[in-house]
Parts: sequence; structure tokens; C-alpha cells
Amino acid sequence: MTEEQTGRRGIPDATVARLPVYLRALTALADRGTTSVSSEELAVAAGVNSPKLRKDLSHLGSYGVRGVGYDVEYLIYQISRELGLTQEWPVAIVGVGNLGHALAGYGGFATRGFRVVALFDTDPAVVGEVVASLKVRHLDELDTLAAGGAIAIGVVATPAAPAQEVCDRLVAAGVRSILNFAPCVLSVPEGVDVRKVDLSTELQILAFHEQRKSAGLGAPSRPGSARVEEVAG
Amino acid sequence: MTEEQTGRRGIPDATVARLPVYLRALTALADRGTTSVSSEELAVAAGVNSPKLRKDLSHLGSYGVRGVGYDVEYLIYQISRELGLTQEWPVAIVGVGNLGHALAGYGGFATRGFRVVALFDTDPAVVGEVVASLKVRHLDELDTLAAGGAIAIGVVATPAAPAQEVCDRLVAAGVRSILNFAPCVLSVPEGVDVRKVDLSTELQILAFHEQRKSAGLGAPSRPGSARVEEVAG
DNA sequence: ACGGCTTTGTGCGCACGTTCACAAGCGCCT
DNA sequence: AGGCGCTTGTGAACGTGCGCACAAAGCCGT
Repeated sequence: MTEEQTGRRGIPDATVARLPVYLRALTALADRGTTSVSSEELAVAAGVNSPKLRKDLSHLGSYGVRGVGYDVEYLIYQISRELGLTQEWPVAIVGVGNLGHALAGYGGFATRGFRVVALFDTDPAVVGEVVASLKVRHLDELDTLAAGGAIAIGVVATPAAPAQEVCDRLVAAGVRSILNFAPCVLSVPEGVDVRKVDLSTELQILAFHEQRKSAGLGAPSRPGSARVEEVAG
Repeated sequence: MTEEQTGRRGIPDATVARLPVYLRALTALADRGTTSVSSEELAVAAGVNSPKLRKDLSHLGSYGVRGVGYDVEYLIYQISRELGLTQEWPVAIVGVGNLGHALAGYGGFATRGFRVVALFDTDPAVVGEVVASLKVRHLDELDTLAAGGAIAIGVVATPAAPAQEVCDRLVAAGVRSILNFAPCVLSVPEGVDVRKVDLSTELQILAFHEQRKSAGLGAPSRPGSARVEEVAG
């Protein structure tokens, strides 16, 4: 009773999480003028092993040429299409504090398919200010601006306390994809995606391994293995 | 040929990644004055199911009381100890741009076992500036300040281009744990941990699912399943 | 035209992580 | 003191993802 009949549909989550990494490596190659690449080369550039790369790419079709490799431009197009980056996604950031400022000014958004279209806050000292050529609006204007699916992705960059409230208002306004920077768990109804990025958690995981390295100098659990963990491609 | 003889050692990576989430939920409970909690309650607060929570906690010992639950303070201490948060970890941030500023001013660092002890950059316009009551130093001073393991964790908050160079210098200075915000793959020698946080990747994964939701309105792959994905506790 | 070289695509075995269901154990009430 | 109800801790089944090794297939040189 698994999924079939879909053919090429049903890409594993682990693969989806790696596609952006491949895409970045490919664009870097394209910028250098490379037109063709083998799975081994691309795997090294993306920090994975080549069988995994090939299996990942096979999930979205047979876009390689045996004995030759992959056409860089063509593969960029196919991955972009699969990830839905051929269209532009309007993004709204809620919470224009330190982090919100940095996010609004982050060039990485615009590079590939995303555009920050609105900034929201509730602090009267911030509302009205212009950040990254966008005027910060009051959160109460959310429903108006999000009408008709005008906002696809909401970024929660508030402290933990108001995060759930903000999340609820985003959902009520029709936003179904949320990126959460607040250090708390957000509960959402069915059909809404939440992804969470937490600096403190990452540091704590590093601390765990660092402690292991410091304590068991004579007996690492996996002797001599370089540990490179991908958190978020 | 698995690992034994260690008894309680050898905590699975997936469990380690969730311990910070439990810790945060527990401290929230403690702040509200709760002294005891059941696995079911804590699981809800942490956004997981209770069997998973119990199995995770069982990996670090039998700290619960059957028929009663877990003592909040005691569990906080045990998880903190396991994660290595009973000591303070000195953190250095390299790259004092938009993101570096936000990170330096982020309160979440100090809350639990981490202290930003140094900021580095190479831009003469930034070096010497005081950010979050720390003077920004030139990257050339890294070796001096990192002497004797004075820096445990390095945070790379530079653009992609200089990130590998910065990473190499951190490793050369003795830093063995690196948190990478630059959108690129860092290669490090054995024994060095790298964790990567990439906003753009997270957005692309959201876009993938958003596209699925928009396209296959009549046939979601898993009908009616709320999709809450933990990226980084 | 054909054989050999190179590289992709994939079937299979294995290990990890998750979930379920139940036994073990503790406190409380009678 | 003894039984009962509640909650933890864990063994076993299940599903997913990973890595290997090889077959399928295109290109090139002769």
C-alpha cells in the first residue's frame, strides 16, 4: 500500500532537503562557465557521495547522459522547476527587530524566486519606519495585504512569547507556509507547513559533540570520522 | 559489531537534536512553577509524541518515576549536563554584517551556556566598531585570542566567498565546532564539526511543499496530514 | 561498424529511526 | 498490608533512508 501510479511523483523528504544544495552548487558551476558535470564532481561540490546524488536526481527524472554527465543549465532548470522556483514567491516578515532587519536586508532572498513584499510589527516605534525600501506596517494590516493569497510564505522573527499569536494570524490570513525563527513550538492546523530555525539549538548540539571530544579524548565513539552535519542545506 | 560496553553512552543523533527542544519546554514549565510533568504533557509541549519522548529520555538514564512522571528541575539538570551546558562555551562570531550584528545582539546565546567573547571582521570600516559591548577585532588577531582553546565554537556569518578561508583559519586556530550561516559547503578536516543554517534552503523546501499544495489541490500525497517539520529544534 | 571506456540509473542488503504495545514499577486508597 | 490505577521504560515490528555494486547505455577511437 505504498505510493505508486504517480511514477515520478513522491520525492522523499530527505531528497527534497538536498535539492537546494545541489542547485546552489550547480549555479556556482554555471557562473564559472562549466556546461557539463559528472555526478562525482557535483557530489563533491555539494558535500555528499555520488550514489546518493544520483539516486536523488533519479527521483525527478533521467536528466543525465550516460558516459557524459549532466548538462548544468538543464539540471538547474529541472531542479528549479521541481522546487517551484520558476515562479516568484511573495514573502512577509513579521517582527522587525535585530533579526527581522537582517532578514529584510539579506540578499539571499531575492537571488532565487523569493521576494519580501511586506514587513509587519506591532511596536509603534518601528511601524512606519522604512527598512530595505519597505515601510513597516502594523500587524493589523496583515489581513488586507494577504488577501487573495498575496503572501505565500510568512517568516516569524518575533520573540517566543508572541510567536504563536502571530502564527495564528498568519494562518487566519491564508498563509500556509511558515518559517519560524522564534525559539518555541508552533501549533498549526492541517495543511500548514512549519519549518523551524533555531540558533540556540544548533549551538547546543555543537556543545554536545564538543563535550564528547573534550571528555573522551582516548575513545571517540566513531574514531577518526570527520563529522559534517547538514542542518539545513 | 555495534557499540556496547558503554551502557548509557551512544545517544542517537536524532535524539541529541531533540534534547534542546525538551530542555526549552522544561524551562518554560519551570518558569510557570510546574514541578512535575508526565511524558504526555511534555511531549505535547515539545511537539512530539510521547513514546518518542520516553525513548529519547531513556537513552540518558531512568530519571522518571513510574506512576508519577518526571521532576522538572531534575530533568533540566540531567539534560543540561548531557548536552554539556553546565559549563560556559566561549563563542566567536566572524563576519559583522547584518547577520553578525543580529547574532551578536541575540539574547538567546547568553540564556544557556554560551557567551560571545569575540567578534571578527576584515572590513576596515567595521573593525574597531563596538557591537553588543564588544570591540570588533581584525581576523588576524584570531590566533592570539583563540590561544589555549579560548574559543570553543566559531560562527561563520560571512558571505559565501570568504567562508572557506575563514573556516580554515578557525580550524587552524584550534576551533573544532563551527556553525555556518554562509550559503556554501565547508570542508573541514577530521574531528571538526560543522553545522549549517541556511535561510534560502528552508524557503526552497517550503516552496516545494507550497507548490504541491497549490498544484494538486485534489490529490495531496498524504491527505489531510498536518506537516510540521522540525529543522533545527 | 564495432568494441571498449566512461558514467548514469537502480535493485538489494543494511542500519537507523519511529511507532506500537505491553511488562515493570511506584504511589495511593481502602 | 494489599490491591488497583497510573506512568515509565523497553522489546519488537515497521518504514525510511543510505551505500554498494552492477547492469544499462551513450560516446569515441580505430
